[in-house]
Formats: sequence, C-alpha cells, structure tokens
Amino acid sequence: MGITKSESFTTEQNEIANLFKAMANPARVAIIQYLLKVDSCICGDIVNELPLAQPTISQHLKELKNANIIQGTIEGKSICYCLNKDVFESIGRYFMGMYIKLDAKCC
Amino acid sequence: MGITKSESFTTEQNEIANLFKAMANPARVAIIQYLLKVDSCICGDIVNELPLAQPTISQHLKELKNANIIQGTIEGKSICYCLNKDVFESIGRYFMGMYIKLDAKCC
DNA sequence: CTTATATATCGTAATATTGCAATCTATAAA
DNA sequence: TTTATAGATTGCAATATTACGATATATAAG
Repeated sequence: MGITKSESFTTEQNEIANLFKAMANPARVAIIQYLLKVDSCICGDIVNELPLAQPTISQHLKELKNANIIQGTIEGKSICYCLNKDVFESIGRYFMGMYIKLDAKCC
Repeated sequence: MGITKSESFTTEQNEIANLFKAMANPARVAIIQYLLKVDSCICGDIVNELPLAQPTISQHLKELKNANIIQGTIEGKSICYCLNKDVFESIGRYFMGMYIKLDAKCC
C-alpha cells in the first residue's frame, strides 16, 4: 500500500485533513499572507511577489480555491483573488474550541 | 525539480506549513480527536482505536511529537501521550487574528 | 482578424508521504 | 536469566505532491 486510507476515517476527519493540507505548503502560506496584506490581487501580482513560475502559482491558487480558502473573480482578462473570511473564522473557532476543551492535566 | 522550495520562503512560513502538514492527514486528525476525548492514553490504545497497524500509528505519533502537537511520557513499559495545549491556543489565535484583520470587502 | 496579455492545463521529472511486515529495543514479569 | 509486552525503527512498495516548460484558452487592444 502507500495511499492514505481515507475510507477508514470519517468525512469530517478527511475534510479537516484536506483543509490543513491546503495550507501545508510554504508557498501557499505565503500566498495567504500576501492576500491578507493586500486584501485582493490578481494572479500576476503573486507571480511577481513569489519566486515560483506562473504555472506553479496557478496550481497553488487552484488548490486554495478547491479548499475554499480563497475565491477568484474574473475581471477583464485577469482574475482577482481574495481570502474567504468565513474559513478563517471556522478554523480559528475549531482550535480555540479544542483549547478550551483541553484538560490542563497531562501525563 | 519537484521538491518544495522551502529555502525560498521565510522560516515562519515554513514553520506554519510544517505545523499544518502534521495535521494534514485523517489518521493524525483522528489521533488528535481521540486524545481530546480521553485526555491521555498509551500508544496501544490508539492502535486499538484506529484501523492502522502499530508501526503506522507509531510513525504518526512521531510526526505529531516532532510538530510539538503532542507529548509522550514514559510510564513503565508503555508511553503516555497527550495533547500540547499551548499549540492549539497559538493556532487558534493565529486564525482569529487573520479573521479580524481580514477586510470584508473582496473582489 | 491579429496580436498581446493573463491565466489555466498538460505532461513529466524529482521528491515526499503513507502504510506495513519484519525486526530491534527496552522494560516488566516470571 | 528467560519470556512477554509495548513501542520504535528499518526497508520497501504504492501513491501523492511539487515545480515547471510547453501549450491551450480567453479576453482586450489595435
């Protein structure tokens, strides 16, 4: 074998894992941080900002879009990308919820 | 090529990506959820709980430990694992911070 | 219609991840 | 000391990810 045994886990566990996977890459973290700074921009701006080729950026944007982390709107011949605010609230609440539930006593 | 160009990004960006990578797998998500439920347990409990072989669980625990998400304490001939509360607070704050900074206006 | 610009897709090479059988290590029990 | 138990490590096969050149698509400008 070698493939992740997704079918052995719940849909929720797989969804959470996939959301993290979308952010588990320094280039995508950099894209998210850049979008946080500029609010919105076109793909070309990110290509100029990061040391990666255009097809690579395009692929990363696609993955972030599939994970619903960003959204893209067609604007003439370019595409305007921005962060999806809701996702960050959800993830933030997920972790803060865990933090609150977590018992201080450990092994 | 094919390798992630880690050296092209900041240490912070790589650290964040690595933290997400540690959680970007349904088995590891399940381990985290299980530890949240039982507070602490030994490796064998997780092996009984999840449909994965012992070496696989051991490997996942190692990755979670490397990412400082869990900690393990030797207790006789077994090892007691539990979640590291601080990490969840940090991540929660990171995302809530992004959520607050994020401008509602998008493209 | 032609050309330029912006982005997406395809194909592929390099590398990383996942899962497990076999095996090793360390401690507890007998 | 021998045996049993708990867990880690090794080695490997299967699969996934990353990056990019080449190319396709789609819109704007001329």
